[in-house]
Amino acid sequence: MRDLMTDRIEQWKARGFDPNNCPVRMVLDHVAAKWTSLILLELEKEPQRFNALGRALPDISKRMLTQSLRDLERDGMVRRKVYDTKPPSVEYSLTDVGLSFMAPFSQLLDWAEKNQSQILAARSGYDKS
Amino acid sequence: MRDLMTDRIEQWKARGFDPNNCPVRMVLDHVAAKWTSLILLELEKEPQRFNALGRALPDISKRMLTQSLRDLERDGMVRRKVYDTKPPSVEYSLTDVGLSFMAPFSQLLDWAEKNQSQILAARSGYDKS
DNA sequence: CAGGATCCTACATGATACTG
DNA sequence: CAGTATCATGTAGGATCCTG
Repeated sequence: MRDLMTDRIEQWKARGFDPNNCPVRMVLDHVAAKWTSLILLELEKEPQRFNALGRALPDISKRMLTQSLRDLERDGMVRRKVYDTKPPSVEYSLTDVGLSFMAPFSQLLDWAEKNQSQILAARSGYDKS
Repeated sequence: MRDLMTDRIEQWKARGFDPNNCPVRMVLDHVAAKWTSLILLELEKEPQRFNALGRALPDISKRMLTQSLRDLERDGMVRRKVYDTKPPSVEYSLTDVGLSFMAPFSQLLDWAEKNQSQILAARSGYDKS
């Protein structure tokens, strides 16, 4: 793996790597953002409507829910379907791309859960000294 | 996988899930931060000294390089070794935890590279309408 | 060489109020 | 119900200068 990763970096640099305009970061930004990955997790359970999502993520504001959903929709990871009823109802669901993201993402979550105690230990050790 | 992920969320919520104090986010923050994951990638190639890292990541400021390295050291992902020479020399390397992180992380990078063209296409389609 | 200390700004997010 | 609009703020990150 070492060599593969090394090659990867060399390739990026060869193409004129710019961390502010990086195709990988454009993906990582979803992981980074405060709510997007949680929204994806919720939508993986089942397609849900706007306010249902809001209730599932109790601390999110409508503002951030809207914005996060727009970001995900823009990148083709979430599909927005409007039913022309009254009052309107809007259902959000994962696209195939969004669903395929869950595989590597859940690997990362696994790693996080497995290593969190060690990390917390290292952290408090560091903070004491 | 669906059920596993669903269970995971339910467990988090049962424990009183708080996105501002989330053990998983504490890990994701490294992915999120602008430089930490790039630093890990560089250190995976080989242990390196402070200024060597700075040259490998041309756009990083000394301030952020220092801070990112401290964060990673604090979490036990990077080891800092000071050689008492004159002028001083400091070598940074991955710990076992840091190295083990590269496996799930590189899966995420794979996904990002495989899907970036689709995502960019979705994005420009969205922006046009 | 490997940083520490300061100052500053931009942007991500939150709070609140309003609407078709 | 599903948003939009506006204002407020905390903080990540950059720029610059200094030091053992």
